[in-house]
Amino acid sequence: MSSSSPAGKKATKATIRADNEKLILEAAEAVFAESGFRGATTSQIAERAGIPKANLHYYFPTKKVLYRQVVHNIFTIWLEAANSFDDCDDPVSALSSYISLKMDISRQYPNGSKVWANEILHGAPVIQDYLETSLRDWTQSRVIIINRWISEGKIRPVDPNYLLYMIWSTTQHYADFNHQIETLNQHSPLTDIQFETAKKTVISIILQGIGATPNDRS
Amino acid sequence: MSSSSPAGKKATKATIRADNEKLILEAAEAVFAESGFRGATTSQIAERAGIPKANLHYYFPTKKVLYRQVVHNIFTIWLEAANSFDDCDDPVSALSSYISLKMDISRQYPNGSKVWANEILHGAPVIQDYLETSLRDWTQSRVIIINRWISEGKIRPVDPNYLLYMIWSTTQHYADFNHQIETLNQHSPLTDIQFETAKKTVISIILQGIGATPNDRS
DNA sequence: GTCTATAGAATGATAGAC
DNA sequence: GTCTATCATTCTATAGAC
Repeated sequence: MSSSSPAGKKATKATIRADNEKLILEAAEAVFAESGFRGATTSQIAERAGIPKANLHYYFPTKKVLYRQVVHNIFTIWLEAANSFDDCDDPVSALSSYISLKMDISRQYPNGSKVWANEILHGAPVIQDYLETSLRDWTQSRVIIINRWISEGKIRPVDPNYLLYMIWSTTQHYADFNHQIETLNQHSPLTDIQFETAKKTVISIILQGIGATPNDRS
Repeated sequence: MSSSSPAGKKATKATIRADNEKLILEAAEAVFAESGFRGATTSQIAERAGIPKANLHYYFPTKKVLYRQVVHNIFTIWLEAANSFDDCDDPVSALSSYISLKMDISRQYPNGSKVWANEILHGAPVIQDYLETSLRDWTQSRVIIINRWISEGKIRPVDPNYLLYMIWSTTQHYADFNHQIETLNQHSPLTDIQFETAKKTVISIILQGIGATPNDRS
């Protein structure tokens, strides 16, 4: 029935489970993004996934377990993307690639970003532990890197935390507020060209704003 | 009972209504911010306002009417604040005061900003008309102003829309994501000094980022 | 204008046949 | 592993006495 397994492969119980879980998770991400945790109903999710509601509860015992899994998936994408920060020690390259990647993620996974935003907005009732461990560790290590750039004179002195918040908010805005952006753009999604312009605008303002323009370096 | 009327003034029906509506609206803003539209229950709102649930339905017939009123109040604050943009024709002054005011609003009315963010996140089911009229008009008129600054050589050429989105997202982040910011700040709200530093960081990066630093002007 | 009691509707979750 | 029928709960909203 489901076609997401390689053709010709036998539909074992394991593949059936994998396929259905994937269908449910994709549907859940969309519905949770649209309606929040409580606004989303398991009926909606099941209908969107194309399976009976009872089956949804067969694969994910409770709505909360399903939600946790959705948030976990998003968080993993965020953290892996953030590693682009480390690929080079030059602030221009590091920040350009990091911002660029964050913008791309906002475009590719808008629902993921929305579920995350919704979760933080409501006080992180489900993923508070993530904030206190993974996100905190990641942030602290990047603050050290940025402070080194400052002490080396590669960028002008700015508080690294507020610089990071600026990058996060600006890039995620294109996912979380894309409905507002579309409305202001004659009810059309940003074209590829418009999105590239937005990306360049964000990168150039931030890099120039911290005095990290390429021509600043000997 | 309620003490928000001037002492000594007779508790007429009108003042009772005004007092209770204010109590309910304040409670509703907090609860809607915390739980979203559907996550919020009228019981919670009534309990927080200190009145029986039935009375809430006496003043606001449905949960949706109450929600609309909350969003309307927030929207009014946003729009009035945005007028600071017009007070002077110099980009450094205009943008500095606009960003500064938006940061202050994020601090003073975090719940309002959260309800707004939640509403956009879910596709603006209630206030779509506001986006298409008031917000759109305001944005278009400011785009013209920014474009004039560019043609006058006061700032370097950047797309005004994406500059505005950057200002909105960066400033509202301090309201919408304040739970995350607090968690990363040793579970403490930003102190006044920290908040001033954040504000200065945001203003300086954006102004320098668009080439509008004061010393750039003859 | 206040408040108790409850109607009416929607939803999360499960039982049990297939 | 699938699906119908249904229970149990929760919530919005109202009726009606005070």
